[in-house]
Amino acid sequence: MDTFTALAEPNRRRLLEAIRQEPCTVSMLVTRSDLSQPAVSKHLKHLREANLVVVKPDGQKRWYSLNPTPLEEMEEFLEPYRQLFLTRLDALEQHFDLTSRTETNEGD
Amino acid sequence: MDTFTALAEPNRRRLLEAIRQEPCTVSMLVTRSDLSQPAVSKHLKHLREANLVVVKPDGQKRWYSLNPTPLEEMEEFLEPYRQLFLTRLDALEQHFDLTSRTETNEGD
DNA sequence: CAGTTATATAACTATATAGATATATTTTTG
DNA sequence: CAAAAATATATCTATATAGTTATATAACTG
Repeated sequence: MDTFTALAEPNRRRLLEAIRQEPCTVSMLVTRSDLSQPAVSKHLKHLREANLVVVKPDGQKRWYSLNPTPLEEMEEFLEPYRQLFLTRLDALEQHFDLTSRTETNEGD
Repeated sequence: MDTFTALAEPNRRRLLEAIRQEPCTVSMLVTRSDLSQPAVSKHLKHLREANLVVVKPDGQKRWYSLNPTPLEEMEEFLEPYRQLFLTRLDALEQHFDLTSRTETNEGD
């Protein structure tokens, strides 16, 4: 599963947030979420497949820790958009307000 | 559809990339992608619902333009992880290599 | 060793989603 | 106005996904 798909699921984002703060076992995550144990294990499987977490067995416990590396892919995706946060809808307005309209007020 | 879900689909990311570069009509996007017209329209519907694009009708054409605002949500999500790109797996190593093990080599 | 704890997985159900084809709607054009 | 063009939508199919319950697999504990 790729990074974007893995993070599309809100519970998975929440699990990753928990793991980001400190390494967690499955049961810790079950307690801190409102998910069943199998549900947590399944989400962790996806996070593992996306390489967003790494597991360290410790007896019967599994410590899940964050691997932030794949998030750089999202950073790279966002990079070209970042400057646009400043200008917002300027591109749209430029493109159209210069073409035909003068002051016709067609609202959204 | 929320931002994360909208961007989980690779074709949708590609469409947004095209729209980012310049406002596009549907047929322009059909030409530039390898998607059918209905497929493009459907993806655009999702991008609209995620508020990632805005539409400006112009006769029978629809000009789709980028609205980068929802991407800030992703930025905010990534923000706490950003510093960790530097330290990578250090958190994991710290947590474990200091707890119990000395040199027991239990591989992954 | 028996029971319990921690985790993973299998089987199933319900829902969402992407794509295709066909069609409807609106606008343009001759 | 009739045909064509641009786009949206409806319907269908196939696939993916999240969740549940039940169970399997280890590891711990008294």
